[in-house]
Formats: sequence, C-alpha cells, structure tokens
Amino acid sequence: MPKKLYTEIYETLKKEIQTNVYQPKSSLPREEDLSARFDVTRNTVRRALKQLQEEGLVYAVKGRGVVVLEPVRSDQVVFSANNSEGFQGLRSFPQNKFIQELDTDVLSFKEIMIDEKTANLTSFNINDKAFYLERLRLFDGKGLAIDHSYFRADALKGFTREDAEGSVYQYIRDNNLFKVAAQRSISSVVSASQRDNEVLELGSLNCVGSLIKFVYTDAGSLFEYTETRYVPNNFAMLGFQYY
Amino acid sequence: MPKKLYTEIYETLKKEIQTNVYQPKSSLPREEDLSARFDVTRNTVRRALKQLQEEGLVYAVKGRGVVVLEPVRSDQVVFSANNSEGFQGLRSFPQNKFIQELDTDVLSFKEIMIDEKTANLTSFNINDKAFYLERLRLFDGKGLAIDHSYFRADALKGFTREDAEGSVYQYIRDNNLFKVAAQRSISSVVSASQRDNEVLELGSLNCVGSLIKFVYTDAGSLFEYTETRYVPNNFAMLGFQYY
DNA sequence: GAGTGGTCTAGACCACGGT
DNA sequence: CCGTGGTCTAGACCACTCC
Repeated sequence: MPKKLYTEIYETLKKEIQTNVYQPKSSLPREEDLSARFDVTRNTVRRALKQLQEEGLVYAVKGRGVVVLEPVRSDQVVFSANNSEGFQGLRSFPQNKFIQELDTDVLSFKEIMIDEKTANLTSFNINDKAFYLERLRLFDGKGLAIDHSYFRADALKGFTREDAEGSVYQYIRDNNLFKVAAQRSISSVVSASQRDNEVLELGSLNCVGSLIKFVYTDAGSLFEYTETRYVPNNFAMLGFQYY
Repeated sequence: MPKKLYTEIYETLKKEIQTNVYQPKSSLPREEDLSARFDVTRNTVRRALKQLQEEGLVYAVKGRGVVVLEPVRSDQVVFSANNSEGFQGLRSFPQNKFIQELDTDVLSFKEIMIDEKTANLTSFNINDKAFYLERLRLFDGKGLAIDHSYFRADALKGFTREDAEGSVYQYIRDNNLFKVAAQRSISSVVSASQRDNEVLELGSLNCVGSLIKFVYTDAGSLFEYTETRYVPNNFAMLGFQYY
C-alpha cells in the first residue's frame, strides 16, 4: 500500500533535518528543486513543507526561502494539550517511559440529567442525559490527578461502570460509535478544593492545575466535558505556534 | 485592494455559521456547490474550509460532508498560549476589557554571557551575549505575574533599559530588526520560589503557574527565552485541536 | 531585476460513507 | 451504487526579499 506522497516527502525531509543534512538557520532547497527531486508537483511539495512548518521544524519566508529552525533542548515533560486519548495517551510520549504503572480508580459513576448549573459548566443542553464520572489517576501508585467527566449518554449506548474502569476511547472504538473530531481546552491554575485535598497527594501544596477539555464527535456534537485537576510539579504541557 | 479569495470565503462562511444560516450539527453545502457560489475552484474553497476547521468551527468527514460543530459557552478567560505579543497582547482579547491598568516594573536589566547553566535553560549557545530582564506585570496595580527573560543580544542591537520599560516587540518592529516566526511553549504548575513570594501577591498560595516560551526569528534563530510565573486563579489559556 | 514563496485555476482520479 | 471529501497534476500570475 503506497503512502501519501506528501507524507513521504515530509518524513524524508524531517529525517534530513534531524541528521543535519540541512543545518539550522540555513535554507532548504527551493520548492522547484524539491519538486524535481521527488518528481511531484510544487503543490505536493508545499503540503509537505506546510506540515514541517506546523510541527515547528522550518519556517517559510516569502522571497527568501524555507529556513530550518534551531532545535530546543527539552527535558522532563509529561503530557500535551494536543492529546485526544486523555490519560491513556500518556504512554505514547517517549519522555514518559520512566512511568512504571498507570492505574485508574473509578471513585464515582452516575447517570444524571443536565440541569441549568451543569449546562452552564459543560455547554451540554438542559435535560440531556449524561454519565458523570470521577476517576482518580494513579502514577506508580500515587494519586496525582483526578478527572471529573461528563459524557453525553446518547453518544455512549450501553456504557457501564465496568467500561469506565478501562478507556472510554477504547470503548468508542470497539463499538464503532463515532470518531473524535476536535477538542477545545482551557488550562489554568486554581486553589485546591476540599475534594482535591481528600483524594490527591498534595502534601502541603494548596493549588492544583486544571485542564478542561470539550470534545466533539465527527457528527458535530459536543460529547465530553472533562476537568482534570492535577498535583503541581509533575506535569507539563507542550505547545507550538507559527505566524 | 482586493483581499485574498480564500480569506473572503472563510469570513463569509464564518459569519453565516455564527448567524445560524448553517445550524450546528448540520452539514455545509458540498465543496462543488461552494465553488459555484463563490465562482472559484474547489481548491480555493478547500483552503477556506481548512481555515474554519483549524479554528474549530467545522469538521470535515470524508464521504459525508463538512459538519458545523456546536459552540462552547466560554466565560472568564484572560490569555492564550498562541500569543506572540507577550504581555502587551493581552489587550487584544475582548474578554480582557475589564482590566483597567496594565503596567510593567523592570526589576532587573543586565547584559550577560551565556554559561553552561543558562545554556541548558535557554537552549542558547555558550558564550552568546544576552540581555537578562526581570519584569513584574501589574494588573490594576497588583503584581500578578513576573517574567524572567533572556534575549540574544545580537538580535537586539542598541537595546537599552529604557526600551525594556516598553514593549520589546514594539522595539523590534520600530527598528525593523526581524519578524517573529514561531514559538514553542511549556506550561506547568510549580511550587512558589522565595523570589515569587517576594514579588508576587500570592497571599497564602504556595504555587505558581509557569509558562516558558522559546521564540524564533524568521532567520531561524532562537532569540527569546521567557519564563512567566503567575499567581493562580487569575489566568486561563485556551487551546484547540482537531484530528 | 532575479529569485523566492503565495495564490489560484481547471482539470483528474482515489477512498470512504451511506444507500 | 452514488456522493462526498482527499490527493495530485500542470500550468499561470502575483508579492515579497535581496542585490
């Protein structure tokens, strides 16, 4: 099965940048030459370059060329906001290999009706049915994060407490329910609540990190609202933007 | 002066989505029809749709169509990681109109040489010259955030303490030094340092939010390293991803 | 003015979703 | 099966940077 052309070109150029075939602060060959080299149109080359730019490896300047950006030395980092897989997705970061055990305790599982207050919180509609879950996340046995989640019930037919012990996203895939289309997030730092102190290993710390996610199905429905509250000094989120 | 075609199409569709000409969870007209309507090729329509998708308004599903996503009700929010303008850029968020006064105290201004320790921190090279700045950010007179910044000296010719009182980015524009190409960021929550307690209005809080930014010039040079440490309960960061 | 990336056209064929 | 978005080609012209 042949890969997409622009993906192949993207991967080839990426490897060449990482092995210093193209030095930081120098320019890539011009688009015309890359077209010739890979035997594709300029348009296809441009899609590969766009991808490199979105990932932060290069930057295109009109009239000058495509410049290779200097790398950043990064050290300890645990998760990213660009992560559709929630808690389970942590495994996919190579930086996280040092974590031995990832476990989940389902502290609460309820089927509820959305009232005005929860509607304002979650952006769901009043009188929607939803599942409410409280899940404690254990890293090598330590309770470092807790998720408060609302899932629209009509999107999760047949969902049970047992399913909640595993991965919600695995359940969605296994039952072919829908694809995840997009998510919005709000990240902040807030004072610890009484509940945070009860369940998280905060020690003397009196604040927590808060990451709120709104997740969409590919039918355009908002289907998940999750607030993750986490213990300081253990997590970091990566970002990248270009202009 | 005529605008870019795909930008015009993007803006038109965006307005129509926001005024409910196209309802959430329904589909947009197919690309062929939009081509006909705007009298452009499908390719140009697709670029407009891509932009809507990147902004989180729609989502395209192969074989089905382009779906309008339900909106999220958002409330108090103060800044975003996707913000090249640093502190000064806060003004551009409509949500922030309630802030009366934004001021900066330059607590420290030094010209330094990068040693091994700062090289590891900033990803600059050893023996580079750099400016080190400590700037306290005042919101309506309250010290709610502090920036620890390193700027490569060779990128900021003639930069003085007086310039640091204003906007570094204004200085770059005024002197036509370069364009900002991209930035990486690392966001986390950490225990408050002694310095944090001295300068920030933390009260009894013993944590701060930390936002580290690496900023690139359009020549591919890393030129700024800034860690912003901020008081909890005052700031939020927005994000969006699609898959 | 020469060289670069940015925009746009007018087609073609493929891959997936739903019937 | 049909209709949809996804990929790709082969060209053209414009806008910007740098000499």
